[in-house]
Amino acid sequence: MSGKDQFMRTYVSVDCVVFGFDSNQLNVLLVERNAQLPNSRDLKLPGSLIYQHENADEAAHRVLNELTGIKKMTLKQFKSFTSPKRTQNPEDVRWLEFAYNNKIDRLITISYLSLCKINRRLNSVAKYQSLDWCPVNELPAMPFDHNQIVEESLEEIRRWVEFDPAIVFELLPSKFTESELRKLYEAIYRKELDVRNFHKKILGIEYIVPLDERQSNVAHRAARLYKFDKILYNKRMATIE
Amino acid sequence: MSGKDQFMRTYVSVDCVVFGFDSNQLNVLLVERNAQLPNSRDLKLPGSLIYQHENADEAAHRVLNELTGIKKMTLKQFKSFTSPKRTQNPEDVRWLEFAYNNKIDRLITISYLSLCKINRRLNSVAKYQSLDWCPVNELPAMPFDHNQIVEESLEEIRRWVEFDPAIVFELLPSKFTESELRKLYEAIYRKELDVRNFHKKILGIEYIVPLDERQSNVAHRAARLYKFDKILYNKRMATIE
DNA sequence: TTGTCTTATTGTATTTTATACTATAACTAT
DNA sequence: ATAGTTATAGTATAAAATACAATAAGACAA
Repeated sequence: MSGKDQFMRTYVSVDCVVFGFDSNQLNVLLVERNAQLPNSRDLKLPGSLIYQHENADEAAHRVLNELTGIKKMTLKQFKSFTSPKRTQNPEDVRWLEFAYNNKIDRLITISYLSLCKINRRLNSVAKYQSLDWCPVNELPAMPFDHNQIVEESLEEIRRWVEFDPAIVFELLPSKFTESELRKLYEAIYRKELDVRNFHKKILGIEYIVPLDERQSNVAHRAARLYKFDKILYNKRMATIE
Repeated sequence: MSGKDQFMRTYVSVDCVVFGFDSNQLNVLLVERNAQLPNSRDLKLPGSLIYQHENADEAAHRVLNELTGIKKMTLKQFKSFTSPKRTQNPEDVRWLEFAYNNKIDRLITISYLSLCKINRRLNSVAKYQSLDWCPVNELPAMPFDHNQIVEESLEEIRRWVEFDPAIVFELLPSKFTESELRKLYEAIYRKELDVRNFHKKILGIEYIVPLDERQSNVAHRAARLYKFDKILYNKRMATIE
């Protein structure tokens, strides 16, 4: 109960797992380190140290805004990663100190989940060499505990969908087909869904509204397009809860 | 991207919301500050700065162990609170600096949920003047954002129960009646449950096993006692997931 | 012993929701 | 015209959730 150094004083960052859906599988947005260091081509989750005047949500919004240009993206804090071992790799620490021009001994991170339409044009961010989508099943080994963070985010997204079903539409174009929606659910739950039962369920959900429009440029029967109606959704949620 | 001070460097604490159930309502375990300062009789959540060598889970276990003597209490990290404004109150900061003998400018906290049988004898902890249970509906104004933390923990406990129904038994004595269990659910969900439907459901759950024992010393018909069977529970969970 | 009080215990009918199935229609491309 | 591909839709069954009330058991007091 005395020495100045037994308590953790540290830097705190946010890291964002941004999901996108390419009509087949979930993808995660990764950035390429731009450190002018050898062996620094690694991919990692986008993130940032938190600024003095910010809270963690604001920092995450800032990171996401840099990537997408969207001011207030849908996001959700989901877990803090605090192991002293997460800055065990000297190369990671070297990159950190280069990128932030600060000596960094210990770093904890607060991880965020976010969702983005995969066709959206992304900004180029000075801090990084490039950014790109990566299928969740083909993730490279990443620095820090970023692989573990993605792992846990995959469980979190299911809980999130159950709590707030509307978030899935952030992953789809504004007009989408029933099979796109079904494949998205299959990707999130990693489980095949019965086509007919799914159809029945969608029919019964009033905030998923069928349009008088169909797909174009497909080499088979064109499917009907649907849209998500946020107003109807909010009404429904208000009556249930 | 330059100055040494634009990034947050800070102390990190854990705060624990420990729930107890007094066969009627949920209670939270609060500690009384022991700061030898005027106006320092405030109640707050038990917590601690994180030590250098620890991760947050270990710090939370340490705090809970101090309170209850239990080495590995069931706990769950549920949210980080990071607003720069949380150390706005000079009195809170004075208490912090007194308690930890460190100058503390900014402090974020990682909050934990935990559960405890309310009749358990609690330790006396040097750092605090006293500890006691407080009904969730009668919480005093607490320092920092502890009121908000409890608020959000009440939503979190419902999600936790849905994910892992076994945790409710951490709040009950090892032998309990059906109505105790029902009242606990009613307290968690803040909703009355139909007695007969609840009964039917309990009958169908094999890991809630009826005993050949009844309540004693009650001024009415004594109810049957039940126990929770962890082995049967684990079997069931293994077959479902 | 009787009656009153309090809580324990239980079943049935209905509705809603989930599941397990396949046949045909529409469109494209050859 | 035909083959290939995906879209679309209904029925029967099972499981789960809901609504609803009468009787039993024991404690206690008169």
